[in-house]
Amino acid sequence: MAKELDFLTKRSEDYSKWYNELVVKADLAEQADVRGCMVIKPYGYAIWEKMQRILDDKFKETGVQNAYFPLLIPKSFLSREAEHVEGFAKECAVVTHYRLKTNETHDGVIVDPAAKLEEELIIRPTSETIIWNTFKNWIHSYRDLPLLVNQWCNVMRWEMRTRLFLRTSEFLWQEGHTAHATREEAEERAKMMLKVYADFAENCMAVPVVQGVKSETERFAGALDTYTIEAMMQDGKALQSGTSHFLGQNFGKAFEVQFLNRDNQPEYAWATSWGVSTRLMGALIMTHSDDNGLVLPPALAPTQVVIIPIYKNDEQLQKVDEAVAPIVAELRQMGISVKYDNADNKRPGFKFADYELKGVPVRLVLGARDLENGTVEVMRRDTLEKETQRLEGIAARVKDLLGDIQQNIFQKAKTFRDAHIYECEDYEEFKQRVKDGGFFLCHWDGTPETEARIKEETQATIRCVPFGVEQTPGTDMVSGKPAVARVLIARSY
RNA sequence: CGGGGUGUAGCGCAGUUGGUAGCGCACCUGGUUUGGGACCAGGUGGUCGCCCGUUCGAGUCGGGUCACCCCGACCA
Repeated sequence: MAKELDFLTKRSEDYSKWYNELVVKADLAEQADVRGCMVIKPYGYAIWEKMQRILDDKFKETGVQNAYFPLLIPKSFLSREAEHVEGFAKECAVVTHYRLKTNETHDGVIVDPAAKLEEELIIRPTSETIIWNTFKNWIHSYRDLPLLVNQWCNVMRWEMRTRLFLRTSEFLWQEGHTAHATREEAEERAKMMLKVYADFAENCMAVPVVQGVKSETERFAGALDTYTIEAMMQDGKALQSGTSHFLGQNFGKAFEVQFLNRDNQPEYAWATSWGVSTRLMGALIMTHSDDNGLVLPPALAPTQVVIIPIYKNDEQLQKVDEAVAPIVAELRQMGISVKYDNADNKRPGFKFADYELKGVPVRLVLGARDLENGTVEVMRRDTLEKETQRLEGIAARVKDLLGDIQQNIFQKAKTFRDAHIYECEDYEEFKQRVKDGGFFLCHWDGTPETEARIKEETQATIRCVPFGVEQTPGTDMVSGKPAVARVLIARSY
């Protein structure tokens, strides 16, 4: 008889607690013994690797190449662009010395005061400065443009409060940096990369996103425009899942990146930068998972199908092994990742629960009963539905089922999100309802004052001016002034 | 940096008026089990965050200190 055990806090009881427990128990990551830092465990990293591979291919299709730049940035670089330094100054880790020595009692080490750096080095919070300092040497002519580079790396931002995947002091990401000869081309690139992100979020992660442009106050430090994809989590809060910035000539001017155009005239290069981080893992988890654990889209699941044998003795196991082998081979041939878990140290019930916790999309169960009847039990993780099917032709049906699941979880997330997007004209009503989460489409007069007031009174922020929303003029619900467009307002992570 | 809280086994916790530390899970060994998180028996594992003090004696009382967590301000 199974004991009453709480493996996971109920999602509805305490969303934050549920999320944290899920990340740890599904074996994705854990808090490191270093302030605000995270250890990504093999299972979590396998998902991240899959994301990386898919994204990287998409970048390359648009002509981007990978490169790598230093972790340490001289302090002077960071201060070259005024807004940029202001935006990041409060959260920079600084390297001041380059040597340790044993202390006087010889039972520890201290920083050697003699090894103080003349100029401090900043651990990159983002790499615009060091990359544009390099671009200066690479760009001389319009023939050198566009320059399209990306780097996969870690960055560090000394955040006050951290949460696994959503906000950690150190995080893994990809940052693309491009230089262009014209404003139009740079703007087009920034929008193009946002589309790449949106496509990835919706078609691979099955996470529906709202695309849009940030308000002035929410812009990236040093950008002229910041484009964003915003996803809705199951508690109704928004998660900024990826951003693409049009940086104008700010960095070109700050780092004196000039090129000679066709008319032999010097011009400053136009810039973009764009990035997504391990925060995407948080979006993935918080969009699909349920009280039984993770739900992974087949496109990103490290194991897409798990097969579990039921047996009473070695003889029975051997028969199941024989029946399973051709199925595994066939599925692999179809490019489907399969795990046959015939380990004898865990009982079937444990395996069922464990693979559900880890979000494996499809489970096949085969026992003596099935061998007699030529059947197999198929369970899909998204709906938890079980069905006994004929063993014959099972591989093809599993492949279809994986496609179904990918579609279904996207639709489910989209239906949920769309049901929680509201148009709102009344500020008092807004104040009441925004507490319960959801996205609010409201007219905004475009002033930072109104924006600040909403934030102060409701903790909600303008997520973006959404694209693809039919815009009609109206009245700002806060100030009563005329407004040209509706903006997306929500509480966010 | 403001407000609140917690530090006892790998994790979650209990520990009474001060008397020399315990429970559940996990782990190890053996056996029985195996179609939804098995059971029985035995076992390993602790400078009670750290320092100072009170005391014959401190996980427990007092002072200090450090760390972490939650709520704000900041953020991908």
